[in-house]
Amino acid sequence: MKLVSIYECLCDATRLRLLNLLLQGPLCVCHFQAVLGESQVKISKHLSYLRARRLVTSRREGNWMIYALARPAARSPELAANLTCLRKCAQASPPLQRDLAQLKNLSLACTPKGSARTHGPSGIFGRS
Amino acid sequence: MKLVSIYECLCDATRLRLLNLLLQGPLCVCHFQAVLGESQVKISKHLSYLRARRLVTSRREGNWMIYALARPAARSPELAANLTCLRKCAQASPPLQRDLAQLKNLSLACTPKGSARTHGPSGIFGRS
DNA sequence: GAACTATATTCCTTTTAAGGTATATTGAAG
DNA sequence: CTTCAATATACCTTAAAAGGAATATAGTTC
Repeated sequence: MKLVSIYECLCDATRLRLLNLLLQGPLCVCHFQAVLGESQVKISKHLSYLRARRLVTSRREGNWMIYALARPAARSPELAANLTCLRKCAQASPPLQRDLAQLKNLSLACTPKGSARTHGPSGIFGRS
Repeated sequence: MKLVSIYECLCDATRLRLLNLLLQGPLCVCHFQAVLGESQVKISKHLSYLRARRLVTSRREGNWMIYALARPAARSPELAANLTCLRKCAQASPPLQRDLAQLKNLSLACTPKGSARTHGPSGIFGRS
């Protein structure tokens, strides 16, 4: 992947927020929606964008789609370097830190519409 | 400066090439034109873009404008980190390395239109 | 299989960025 | 003061990105 394409992935605020969350580990789309407070389409499209460029992978778990950063072994040196750089920069970014705090406050599984949790993707957290 | 703005500066191929050259030290516009082989307007605009966002500074020397990366002290931690990352990534990029090789082959001062050198900005090289 | 949930995709509109041509500016040289 | 060289800017056109509404898909539940 060309270097400029990596920067193209990083040059949008929504994608930065998504990647920042993914640096913590795999997440399902509903988590992104809850944390970012953006429309479903918008989030889905940016995730597709990142997936098309191999920065993230996705797998289905029931109705949920779980997104994760490309495995380290699948990262080009350029991508690896930039993700490391991003992780570092994110620590100094209040909005990105706020997103992480929000994420921690979420229930550990999808509980859409405030309903009592009955099911949800399992094993999302705890594997970075 | 917001993180996303840094990535916006980096997400264009021409700007990447300009910054890559500037990592070697200050340069005048004619050098960029010679190395990139792009139109004067295009180069000038991208330099303006970078200057407006404080990634580079410019000073006049006679007819020439000398561009340089923002002094280290003027770099935000995010910018510093990303420039370091870019420097590293550039080493693995054949096109960017080719630009550097081209730069080395240039006369040390502006000698436009292949004419014998009579004058030109002095002291461009040798101070990174 | 009908209804529902989560997510993706299509189609369209709006916004933004990029690039070109022509022109302006600035300093140098005569 | 005129001319020239180097660079910047204005103005315009085109291309690309972003975002929304509506719809499609895939899996689940009953």
